[in-house]
Amino acid sequence: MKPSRPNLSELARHLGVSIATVSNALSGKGRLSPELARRIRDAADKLGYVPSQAGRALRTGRSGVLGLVLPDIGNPLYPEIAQEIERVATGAGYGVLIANSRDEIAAQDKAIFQLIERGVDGIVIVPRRGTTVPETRCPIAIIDTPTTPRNTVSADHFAGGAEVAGHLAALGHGRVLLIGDDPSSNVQNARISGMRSKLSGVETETIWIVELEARHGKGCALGLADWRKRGFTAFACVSDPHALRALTELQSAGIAIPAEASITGFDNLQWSSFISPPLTTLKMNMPEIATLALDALVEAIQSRETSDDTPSPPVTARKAAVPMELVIRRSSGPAPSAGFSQEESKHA
Amino acid sequence: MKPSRPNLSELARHLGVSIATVSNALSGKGRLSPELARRIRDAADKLGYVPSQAGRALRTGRSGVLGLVLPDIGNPLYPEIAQEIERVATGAGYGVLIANSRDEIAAQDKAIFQLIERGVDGIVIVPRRGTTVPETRCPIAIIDTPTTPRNTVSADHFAGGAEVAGHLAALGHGRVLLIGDDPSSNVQNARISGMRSKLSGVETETIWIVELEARHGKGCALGLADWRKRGFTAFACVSDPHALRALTELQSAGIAIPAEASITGFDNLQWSSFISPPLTTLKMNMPEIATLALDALVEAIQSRETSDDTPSPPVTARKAAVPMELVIRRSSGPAPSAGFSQEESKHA
DNA sequence: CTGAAAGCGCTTACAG
DNA sequence: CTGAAAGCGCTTACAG
Repeated sequence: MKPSRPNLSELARHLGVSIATVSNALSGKGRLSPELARRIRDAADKLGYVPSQAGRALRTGRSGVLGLVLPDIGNPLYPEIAQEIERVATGAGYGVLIANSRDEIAAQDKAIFQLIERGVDGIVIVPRRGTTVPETRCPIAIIDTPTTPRNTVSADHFAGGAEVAGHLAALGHGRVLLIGDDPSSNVQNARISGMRSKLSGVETETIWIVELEARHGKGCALGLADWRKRGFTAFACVSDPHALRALTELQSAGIAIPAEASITGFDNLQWSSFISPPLTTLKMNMPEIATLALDALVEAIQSRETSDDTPSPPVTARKAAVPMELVIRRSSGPAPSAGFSQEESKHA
Repeated sequence: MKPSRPNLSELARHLGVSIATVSNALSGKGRLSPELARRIRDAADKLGYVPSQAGRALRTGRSGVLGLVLPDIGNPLYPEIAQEIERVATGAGYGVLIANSRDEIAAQDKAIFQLIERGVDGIVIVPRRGTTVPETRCPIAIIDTPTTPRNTVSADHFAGGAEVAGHLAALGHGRVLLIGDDPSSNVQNARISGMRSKLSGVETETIWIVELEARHGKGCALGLADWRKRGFTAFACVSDPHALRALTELQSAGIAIPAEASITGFDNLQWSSFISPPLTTLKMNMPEIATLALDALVEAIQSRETSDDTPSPPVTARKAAVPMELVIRRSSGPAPSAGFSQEESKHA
């Protein structure tokens, strides 16, 4: 029956001071005598005073909450983004409300407006491929690719692609198969373009899994053993799950990795270092991406004091493209010299 | 310069009615003439009225927001839980605030209290292994294992384990290696116990990866080829990533799956159906788990009208254990008859 | 250095 | 069937 948690005025009454003074003491705003301030803070701690977000939000017009919109789960990368965004946001005093832009494309807009209705101060979005982020009064930080319109920050997918490709070329691979999933993805296109940029001297082909699956059904074989027979000794994939699919398909066909074929992925997922052989891949610098995105977003929120009707200008970060780190593991190795049997190169 | 978004009183002034009437019309609470109600709703739509969460929260004492606490990302399963919780919560009119119980164990309590400070009405938590969820005034739904104290709902990990084990036994495997990661995990223990329960006739050993890694370093080989030589023909893992590690290790050692050894996982992760061979695994019914957890949580919130100081009683669901579905794929097959070469069984 | 007062936007008895 | 009024908990000029 005791007042479970005191509010400001109960605290003030208990201390025999005014409610404004308590507020000032707790926020450190108004100038008041150091002893009083400490006395108030001690009492607040002891009585377990917790400020009401609702009261504060109503008064200040700020909720202290950010929205995070992620595409539907399928990309195992999202947890890492979410984790980093949450970490940085918490550090900046914000809460993070999640929303899901499920399968349907329209869901992304709906998710954004739902978040706005909930009163978020700003939004971080990783857009679904093939969508445009609507312009709103609420500042939105976009994490996609450096060339996406209104993009805020992202990994430098192109440079990352260039880096793996350079690695494969240096290993002597003369025929490289590029494996993408969906050509409508900005990220995947950037990675593939980057890879091609360093593969000018070598023969290159590109396959897109969604196109194969449209013809042969979900989970169909990629026909990689055939590509291997045609002399393709390196298989560069746009993400680790696809690299995994390639790796197990080749291993099942009796092709030894890396002796007879090299495989690379992207994203450095948890399991990529535990499989046999461990996967060569590229790692994003998520902590930095999250930090840059949130710094930019918070700045946009704060400079948006006036509540007029104009849409928020694009949220821009100090740096748009964060380098990726090439992680070389055993799934990539020297090209078999003849290009047909790895044993020849070993015994050369 | 136009009032960017109207509030209740602007809407009322615009319509020439009282603010209370507008509120009643929009919430459908007070009885008022149908025509007026419709007129008010139309105007609200046209002017883009969006109720202020802060105002409502301050008045009603409810934020309409739930907290979700997940262990640190490492388990690729969390996105699916998060997605389902978000979906069901949105359907019930709640927003979802995420929090991360990072590496340190104490972080879990901190995450919970942060959420409470933010004013959440209730919390869903998937506890880190080896932790106890603190008792708070705020209702908390726990998703762990049926035997965890104060557990609300979870998959029936034990029954799931029993099911795969039964499957392997039926395939004639006489020696089964159980592969766990960390013996301090409630979920993993339930799965392993379940498996053992159906393996009474067969020879069984259990290895824990963290223990191997403590001795030989992160990412060390599991020595599975040796177990295979000792006649173990089935490798039953507590989750898909471990199954993947086992599968690639065996494949790299030249052991054919499923001809020479069977492998099973848990959780039916995205890629488990795309690898070669596709993985036999168990699938949780996340939509149902999320629904049961949230139904129970919302009920606990609503019955908690009185704001006294007692901790919330455990949140209990209509059903504590949701069955898992065995998904049989090609990674599991008949035991090689001699137990040493699969060719013999083929040519038998 | 401290306090009285207004007001953020809403909902809910209550009065007419 | 509709309206006037109180009040949720806070912060912020402003007055003393």
